[in-house]
Amino acid sequence: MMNISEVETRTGLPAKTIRYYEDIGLVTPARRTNGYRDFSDKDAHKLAFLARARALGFSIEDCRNLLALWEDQTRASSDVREIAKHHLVEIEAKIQGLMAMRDTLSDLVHQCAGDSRPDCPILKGLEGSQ
Amino acid sequence: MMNISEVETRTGLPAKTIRYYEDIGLVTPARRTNGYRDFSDKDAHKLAFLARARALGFSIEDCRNLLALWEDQTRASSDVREIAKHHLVEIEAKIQGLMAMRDTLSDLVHQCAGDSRPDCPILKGLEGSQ
DNA sequence: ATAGGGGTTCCAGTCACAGGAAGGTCAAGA
DNA sequence: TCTTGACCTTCCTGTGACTGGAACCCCTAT
Repeated sequence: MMNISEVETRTGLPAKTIRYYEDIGLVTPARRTNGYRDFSDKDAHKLAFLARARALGFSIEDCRNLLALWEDQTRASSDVREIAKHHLVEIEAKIQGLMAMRDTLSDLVHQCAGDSRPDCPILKGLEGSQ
Repeated sequence: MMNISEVETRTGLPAKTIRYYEDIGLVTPARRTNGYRDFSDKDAHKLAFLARARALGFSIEDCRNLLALWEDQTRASSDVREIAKHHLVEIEAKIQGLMAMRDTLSDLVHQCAGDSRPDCPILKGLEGSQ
């Protein structure tokens, strides 16, 4: 049983985030008589799980579902895999979108002299005049 | 001079967004006596510029600055280029982060059988046990 | 007169927290 | 004993860039 700062150092999550996760019902640490939160090893373990899932870009709702599956010993791994695959598709789409932006922008930046003159292909590109 | 729905079709921006852009001072369309907004060609052109800049992922604040440079005939193209280059670096960083996520997640997904059994490498990965 | 398809403002909600104020708690040192 | 400082608590507000919705006004056609 440990207080919030210990969980901070164990999980790398800021105390603010840990309290927020309690707020939205992802963890429910015990309380001491003085009102302080008192985290069990299991709580800390859950939060570490959440930290890793968030680091992989899963939404809070995905995390909630993954956590439930993690705790459900009778889960089917296909349920986990479906969530992960769906997220993977979203990540891939984001990457594609960003790469398209990068390519367009990179072109414009390379076309621009970047000197003291006002003539600027970047602005022209944004203007839509080609 | 046109009303907001015309600008919607010209720029592809939803009316809500156009009103929001007025709220935050990016455009200041005239008003008719009945209170309706009355957009000039220049307003529409500005909004089209904003739509393209936003589509390239520039923040509203970047857009504000780009718009100011666009309107400033005495600008130096280096100022525009600096904003664009900085944004390019951020995009690249995002891409790298997402690709790292994708790689990790893709590994896990491929390791997972995705059947009715509870054993799941994805959950194990999130657990941190390798 | 009414119906519909415009337009307007304003307020709340989104997502996942972060910042900060105001105050209670605890252990150590003077 | 008093104080100091580190820790903890709750609650409220703000973030970015909108989106949804309510309540209401305006204009034209039937």
